[in-house]
Amino acid sequence: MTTIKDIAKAAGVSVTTVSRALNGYSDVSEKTRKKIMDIAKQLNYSPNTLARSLVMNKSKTIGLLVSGMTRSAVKDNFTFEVMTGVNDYIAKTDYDVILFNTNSTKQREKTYSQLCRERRVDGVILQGIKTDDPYLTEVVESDIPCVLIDIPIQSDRVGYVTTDNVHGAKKAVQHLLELGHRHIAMMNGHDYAFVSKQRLQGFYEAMDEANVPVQKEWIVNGEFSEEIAEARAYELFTKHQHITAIFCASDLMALGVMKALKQLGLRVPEDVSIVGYDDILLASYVSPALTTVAQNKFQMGYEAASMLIDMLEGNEAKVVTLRTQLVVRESTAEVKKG
Amino acid sequence: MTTIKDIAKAAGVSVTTVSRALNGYSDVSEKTRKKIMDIAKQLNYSPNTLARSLVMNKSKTIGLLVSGMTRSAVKDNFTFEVMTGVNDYIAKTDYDVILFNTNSTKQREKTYSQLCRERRVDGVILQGIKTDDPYLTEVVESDIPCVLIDIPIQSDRVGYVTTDNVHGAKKAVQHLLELGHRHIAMMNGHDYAFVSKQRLQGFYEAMDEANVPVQKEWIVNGEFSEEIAEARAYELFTKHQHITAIFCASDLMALGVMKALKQLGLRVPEDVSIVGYDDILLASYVSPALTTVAQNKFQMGYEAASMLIDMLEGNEAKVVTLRTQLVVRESTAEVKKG
DNA sequence: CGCAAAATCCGAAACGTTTTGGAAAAACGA
DNA sequence: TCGTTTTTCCAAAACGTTTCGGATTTTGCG
Repeated sequence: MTTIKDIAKAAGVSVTTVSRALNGYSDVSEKTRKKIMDIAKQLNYSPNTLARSLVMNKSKTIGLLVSGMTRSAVKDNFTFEVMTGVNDYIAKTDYDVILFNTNSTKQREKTYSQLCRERRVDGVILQGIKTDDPYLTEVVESDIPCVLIDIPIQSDRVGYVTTDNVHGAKKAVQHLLELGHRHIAMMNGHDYAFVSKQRLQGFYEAMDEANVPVQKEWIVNGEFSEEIAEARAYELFTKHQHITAIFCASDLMALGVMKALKQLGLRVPEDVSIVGYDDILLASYVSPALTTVAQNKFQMGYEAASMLIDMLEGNEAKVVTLRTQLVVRESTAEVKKG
Repeated sequence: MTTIKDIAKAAGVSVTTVSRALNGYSDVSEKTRKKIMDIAKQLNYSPNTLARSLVMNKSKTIGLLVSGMTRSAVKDNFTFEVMTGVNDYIAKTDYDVILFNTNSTKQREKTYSQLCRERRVDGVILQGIKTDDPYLTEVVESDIPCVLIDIPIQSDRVGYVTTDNVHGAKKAVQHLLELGHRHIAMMNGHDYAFVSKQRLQGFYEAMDEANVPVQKEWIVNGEFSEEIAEARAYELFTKHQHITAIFCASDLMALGVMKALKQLGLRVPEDVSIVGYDDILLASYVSPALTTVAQNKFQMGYEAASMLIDMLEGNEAKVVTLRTQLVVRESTAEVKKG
């Protein structure tokens, strides 16, 4: 592997000059620059980023810390879409991304910030970790610039991008209310997700504004899991037969709920209306197609990457909130009279 | 950021001793080792992998070069699944993965092997690049250990993992033949994919063994794209009304074909049977559910990572071929009499 | 031509590790 | 006690860059 020294030797100049020539500094004559360039090309030279990073004290890599890269998560390719967004932005810069996954054996031994510090990443994007994750605070409190996805923590070194969850949820519930539903349940995620709290709040706001009382026992947690949501829904709908509609905090859980309803012999949307959240790919393919609140996952990743790079260039940490959109499909209908 | 020197100073020993203590060498007394460990913990020390990599001449990172991380590829999360497999295996090792994506602006300027050499990755996994990609040969001819996915090139430094494409395709077509179909078309990918050639061969083998003549004009290329496949299928089925079944080299193209058929007023499977390839998530959710040849994408990634790490430990490059499985759903039926 | 200014170049230190070859200290056996 | 072995430690070089401060050469101008 050819180094800067080899080039220097071949060109009859010092390594300093080679370095400065290759990096486009002004104090090297056009003639020697050309000679150095030619030799570099001829010797098939590639700079050693490790050495460069070591002395420059910046690695030009960002860490991408995701939790959703599991075998079971292919249905809910939320993670993949934000990764694509991140990747898309980063591809336009001179950074590269290094992938860390939580829920690995490695992560049991090393904390997130250890991983980041060891690899000397310049910044990190966090997605999909719970708000009660002990390691979350650690990385946030470290001096590594980071941007969080769907976790509202901010300082001069940490920003976040999220969507207008309360408004999104509100729109979903208002849609149900407009269809005449008054007995509305909610399948929420879990208490350790910011978005769950927000969506719950949206639920309440919509109900309150419509003067419809909220039945607390109709609000259950599905842990963002299709299976758990199915089980919880099964209990819920056997116990409370008045429910005519349910708002789910994720499409995946909505799918679980649909399965439960089918088992119970209840039809969607004739007997009960369902609206989900996320607009995952499957939402438009299941039957009946799922009415849901769409959020642009790709853009979330893209914005996160953009913000992080901005921060690395010296700009301030921000918070960006993306709009959501209610997309009405076939899983919601007017409430039956009676 | 605390370094090994800081620890040495604090412990009153040399950096050599600190290094050896931290790395578990035998020639340091238990007493000083303990002292060093304690100080390291107390100072919140993280080793600088960059410096280590530089001197050790290995970075403990592998490059993951994928092409399918595009916004439009969410439907066909092939890429994501193999990434998950790769990640799953790597998580158990002390390697990390750095993500390169082709079809970026960066890649226009730098070749794959340049990217790899600059970052000093120890090995690389390639997925989704075409066989005529000029950069493919470059990385294969470089001395970087690599494993290819679905590209049959082998040397002492490069292995690959693939599936039994000809057998898989054969099973698919035999399934159609057993249902009585004799007028079978094929929607292939493109000429620059190894799998296309293999699946075409499987198609021929099945037809030949059944003594059913192959109509060459019934074999068209859909470029692995849903839209293009739809257009090609539209032409095909308007021109040749005898066709009663079609084998598609990917599920995504099968979806396109289904759309074309719907436009033409042809029912699946009553009028024409379809079998796809891949078993993407959507396959079981579309209506009618798609009969297809399933390949374990997760395992492909897992095996690729496993092989690469093996190679980095000194073992030989291999080739592993995974089994496929025909999963019969609703899109195939017995041919109509008449 | 001579001198100041501008343009080019270079030596050496630094980044944080690992490793080699050997030195010092401790333990041991007689 | 002394010599020998074993244990424990260390100084220095090396990895491939960048950069500081200064040295050398060229150019410009009167």
